[in-house]
Amino acid sequence: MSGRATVYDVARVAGVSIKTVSRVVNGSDQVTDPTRQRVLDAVAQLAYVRNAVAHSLRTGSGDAIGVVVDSIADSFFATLVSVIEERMLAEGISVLIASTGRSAARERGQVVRLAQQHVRALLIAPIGDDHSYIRDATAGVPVVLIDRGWELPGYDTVVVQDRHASRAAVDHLVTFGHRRIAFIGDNGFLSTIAERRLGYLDALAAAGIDPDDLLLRTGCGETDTAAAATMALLALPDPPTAIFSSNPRASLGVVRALHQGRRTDIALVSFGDFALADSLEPAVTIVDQDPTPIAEAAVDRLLARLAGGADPPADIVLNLQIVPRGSGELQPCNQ
Amino acid sequence: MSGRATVYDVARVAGVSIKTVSRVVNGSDQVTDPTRQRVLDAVAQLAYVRNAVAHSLRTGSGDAIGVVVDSIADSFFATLVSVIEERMLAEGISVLIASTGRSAARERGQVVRLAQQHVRALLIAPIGDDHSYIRDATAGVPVVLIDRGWELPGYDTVVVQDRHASRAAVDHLVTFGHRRIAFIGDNGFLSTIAERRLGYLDALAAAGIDPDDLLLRTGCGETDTAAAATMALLALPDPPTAIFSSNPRASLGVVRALHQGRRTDIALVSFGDFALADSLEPAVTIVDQDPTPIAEAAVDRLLARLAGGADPPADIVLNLQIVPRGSGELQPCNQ
DNA sequence: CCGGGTGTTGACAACGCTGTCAGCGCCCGC
DNA sequence: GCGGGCGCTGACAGCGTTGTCAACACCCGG
Repeated sequence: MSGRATVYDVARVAGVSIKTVSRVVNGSDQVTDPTRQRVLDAVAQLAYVRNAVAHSLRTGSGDAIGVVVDSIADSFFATLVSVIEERMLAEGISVLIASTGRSAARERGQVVRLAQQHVRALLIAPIGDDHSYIRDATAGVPVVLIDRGWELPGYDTVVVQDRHASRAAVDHLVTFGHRRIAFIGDNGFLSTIAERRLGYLDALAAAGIDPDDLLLRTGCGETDTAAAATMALLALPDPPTAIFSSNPRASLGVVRALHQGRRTDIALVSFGDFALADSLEPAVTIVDQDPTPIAEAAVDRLLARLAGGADPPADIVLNLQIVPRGSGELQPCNQ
Repeated sequence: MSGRATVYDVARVAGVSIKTVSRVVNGSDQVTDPTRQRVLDAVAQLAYVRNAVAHSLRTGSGDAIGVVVDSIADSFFATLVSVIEERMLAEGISVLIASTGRSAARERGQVVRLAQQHVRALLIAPIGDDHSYIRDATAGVPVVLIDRGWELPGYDTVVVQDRHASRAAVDHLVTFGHRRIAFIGDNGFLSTIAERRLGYLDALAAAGIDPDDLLLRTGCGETDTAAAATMALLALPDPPTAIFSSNPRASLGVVRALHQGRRTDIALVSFGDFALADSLEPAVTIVDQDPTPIAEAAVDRLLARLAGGADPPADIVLNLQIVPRGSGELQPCNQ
């Protein structure tokens, strides 16, 4: 029985017009109590629920927002989406998810698709370096950019201090006496990672350390590639005494390699927390890129926009703290 | 300028009727090439995209499915949703997510909400023990139940062998000489966990071991509570030599407690894999409840239903394998 | 007793799209 | 030359909802 009851059915049963039904279900007070009761009885009897599609068409605004992220399987984005969903539920708004798989082309397709669905708003963690298409595709739908894409003017953004926090992380390692510090991360395709690499280089420069290309491993942002890169680092004639891993997925690989190679004497700071980071021996020192405040800030902006706020777009920059747990406070090991 | 171009705009620019625009946009071959080209030019010029809401209203079928899970932040469900989203993208169908927070009441609200949105289908990992409301709420929308809810007749379900695999896991520990084996998990509210506890008891009975209530810890399905329960177990006068943890979130807590208490001599088998489980020392033996095949099977059923398949509902039961990695193969420690 | 205000209700159109069906021109065969 | 058929196109209705506006009953004061 996919034939759901409509306002017409309810109106017929209640002996009123469809408009009165509409008024009752929308809580208008322009209805007398007896009439209202008759309608409510009919609604209950027919198990009427409003057709959200027709509602959207008529009112012009959907009841869902779209969230575009790299991958929902990534625990950072999973938590991000979870917080967003939780907040939107309180507003009665649904969440459509769309993953980019870190492909700029796919991201674009997803944004266009979501725009077609008439989402009320979009939260996008963009990929690549050209997000100008967003303007055309979204045509007036509020958009909040997360984590990246701050170069696109006119949109609210929520970002973290990638460069600054990375520099602090590497400074931290320098403080404990390290001078051969490796960088592990993706290639510069993602602006966040590029920023983190700059922060790494900033810290080296400030400490008077010449960057060593052998210690700068790019193209290894995933667990497996990061593990391989770590093993390659350990096999160097002059291996690093510390590693700065620029994202948590990579850190999982670094940890795996260090533990399997029994080289937990090597210092490690991870940009971003991960499960069990605090249970390992030694526990892993992190730059705490907590997705929750990022999501909260993004939702705050979004709700303000949905409420019609016309204040100029804001670039929200969140501070990140280093959480010392042990692995980042190891002294350089004897070699 | 939230005013998107409509078929009327395109028709006016192209000098044709709206119906012809519709035909071109929908790839009908009932249009001559010159006409089609004029329309396509107009489409490009106006950046026309079809209004999916109006399309849904007219055709009666939405272009999204709903997925209802405990929490998207849970990595099991995150991966599940990720696989589903990936598969649905290929079909051009969007995914609406809704979390239950393990509340039966909230689950119900979410299902009703999604039904209102006219989703094409629903994938639900249900909570609690009464899912009969689903029948009324969904009114003919195809539903596939994941992981739980197999007691509800008339729906496709995808479940794993909770009881059987749990028994095998505990058998595994028995094989290595353990007789004091603890169970850690939620209370019996979730049927999956209840099944796993039964499997645990099955194995004990088969080995002629009297269950010890002190070793059966329920109400500790989350990381923190599981860690506390583990510490309590370790403090017993006659502590267990092995632990069977009935879900991966709990396992994270068990691992944390064992590592922080330096009691990694205690054997452990986890129902469900988790990040770094294979990198710990010792690596954690698991019952491999991989979300990917579960999601694949569920999507297969769903697509079959969407394609109109009217075959009777199927209960798909997936086999689970034990993956020995070390922690489950430890011998009982001397105490 | 009547005019106007108030409060409740209903008829109708429109949101943007597609299905139905009719119209129109053209070609072909008789 | 003409009727029938075919191929292309367009007018119109309707999906289920809500906004607009009009209608109607009722009450009150003059």
